[in-house]
Amino acid sequence: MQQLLNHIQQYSPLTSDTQNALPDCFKKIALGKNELLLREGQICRHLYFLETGALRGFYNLDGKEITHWFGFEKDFVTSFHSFITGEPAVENIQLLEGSILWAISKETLTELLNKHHEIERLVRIAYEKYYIRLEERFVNAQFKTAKELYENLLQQTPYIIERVPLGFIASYLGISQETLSRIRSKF
Amino acid sequence: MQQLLNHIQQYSPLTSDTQNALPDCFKKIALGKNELLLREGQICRHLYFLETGALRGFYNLDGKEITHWFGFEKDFVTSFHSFITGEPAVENIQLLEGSILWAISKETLTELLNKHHEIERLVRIAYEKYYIRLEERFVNAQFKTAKELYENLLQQTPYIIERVPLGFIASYLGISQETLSRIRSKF
DNA sequence: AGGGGTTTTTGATAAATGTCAAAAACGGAG
DNA sequence: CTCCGTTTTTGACATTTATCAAAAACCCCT
Repeated sequence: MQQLLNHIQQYSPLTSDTQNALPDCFKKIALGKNELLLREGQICRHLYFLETGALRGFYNLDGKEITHWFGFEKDFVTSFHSFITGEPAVENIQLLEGSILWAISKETLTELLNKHHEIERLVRIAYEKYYIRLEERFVNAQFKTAKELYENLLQQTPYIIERVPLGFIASYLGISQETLSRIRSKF
Repeated sequence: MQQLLNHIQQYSPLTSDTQNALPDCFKKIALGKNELLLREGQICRHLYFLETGALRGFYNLDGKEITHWFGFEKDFVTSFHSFITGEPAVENIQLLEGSILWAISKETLTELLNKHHEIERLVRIAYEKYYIRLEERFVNAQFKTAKELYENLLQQTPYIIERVPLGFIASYLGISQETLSRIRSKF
C-alpha cells in the first residue's frame, strides 16, 4: 500500500488527509501465473494497481490471441474501455507471473473523485501520461518496420523482452511470431 | 462561445458560476485555409476548441509529410505532447479549411483547473473519451488490412473522406496514397 | 473557357511480411 | 535425469503493400 501511495504522488502530491482516505479504498489481491483477472464479456468494475508481477491484455481475432498491452510493477491496469463505459470487455487480462494487486471499485473511485479535488487532479494528470504513452506507441507502430519496432522495444523496455514469451511480444508489436524470431536471430 | 459551453457540458455539467468564468478565458481566432496554427519546433502553449472548420496534425518523416490526426467542428485540438510537457512540438498543425477557433493558454487552463473542481472533472472525463478513441484507432491500425481500414473510415467518419485530400487520408491510415487509390477504385 | 499547378490514378516491379508446416529447443513435472 | 508439452526457429512460398515513374484528372484563377 505504501508503494501505491508513493507511486501516485509522482503524478501529483496529496495532503495527508487524502492519503489517509486511500488505504480503505483498495483491496489486496494475490494471483498466480496464468490466472485470469478478467475474462472477455465481463464488465470490468475495478481499476488495479500492480504492486509486483506482470500481466497482459489480449483479445481474440480470427482465432488468434492478440496481446495488445502489458502491465508491470507500478502500473495501473484495467480494461479501460469497459471500466469507463460499463460495457462488456472485449479483452482478457491474464497474469504472466504471480502478482500482487490492489483493486479499487469504480464506485469507490468515483466517490474519491467527487470528494477530493486532489484525487481528481491526480487522475487527470495520470491520464495525460498514459495518453502520451499510447500516442507514442501508436506513431511507432504505424510507421516503423518490424526490425525498428524490435530495436525500440529492446532499448525502451528491455524488461518486456526478458519477461514475456516471444509470441506475446510479436502480437504486441503487430508482427508475426516468425518474423520476430527471424529478426531476433540477426541480433 | 455558446457552442463551446454547450459542447463541454456533454462531458460533465457546470454550475453557472463556473460557466460564467469561462468566456474570459478563451480568445477567438480566425484562420484561413492552409495557414499553420503551429509549426514544428515551437512549444504549443494553447489548447484550441475548433468551432467550425477542419485541420490536420502532421510531421515529417524521411522527407514525407505524415498526417496523423484530423480535427473538425467541436474537437479540442493541440499538439498534446508539447502542450503537456512543454517540450517543442514535433508536429505542425495546419488548417484544411477556413476555421474559427477558441484558444486557451496553458496558464489560464491551469488556473481554471485549480480553482474549479468541476473543470478538473470535466477535463478528466474528456481525457477518458479521447483515450478510448485513440485506443480504438490503435487497435484498428495494427491489425486491419488497408482495405478494412478504408471501409472503417467510410463507415465511421465519412466526413473525413469528403473533406480531406486523399494523400492526407492515406498517411492517416498508415498506407501509401497509391494503395488507397487502388482500394477506392474497387469501391 | 483556358492554362498551370496540384492531386489522383495507373502500371510495373520490388521489398517486407505473413502463412503453413515441420523440426528444434526449451522447460517444468515427476 | 528423462519425458512430454510448449515455445521458438527454420524453410518454402504466397500475399500484401510500398516504391518509382508517368499519365490522367481535377481545380482554381483570371
